[in-house]
Amino acid sequence: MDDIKLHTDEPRLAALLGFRERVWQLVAAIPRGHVATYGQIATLAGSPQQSRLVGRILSRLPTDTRLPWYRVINAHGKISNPNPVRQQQLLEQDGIEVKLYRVKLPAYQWLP
DNA sequence: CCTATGACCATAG
DNA sequence: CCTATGGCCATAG
Repeated sequence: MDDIKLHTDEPRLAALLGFRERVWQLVAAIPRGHVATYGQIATLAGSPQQSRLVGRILSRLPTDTRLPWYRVINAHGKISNPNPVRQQQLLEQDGIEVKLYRVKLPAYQWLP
């Protein structure tokens, strides 16, 4: 359901897809070993004020999604997920250092 | 169509 | 470090 399908070139795609689909696309593009913030994804998706919606969209992903949703954290570098233990484990599997549910953003933030 | 909801964010205290 | 507040607006129902 959250699989990304590119049928056309980028600009056209952005115009056709809704915000939610662009969020999926962007999250899928976060490289292993890096993180992005909700606000960053919202900005890249074209709506800088929609950080809240990014969290809401991620919260609705199916449990078996292959999207690396766990690479998205808040602007303070902290995990916002109500179940932070799993997210921390997944980040650590990526080789990211997490202390008390916090990540050093300057070291790990994705810069597209 | 109308409304409530948010895994946010910046700011203020 | 913490809590409180207002803004934001696509999405879900």
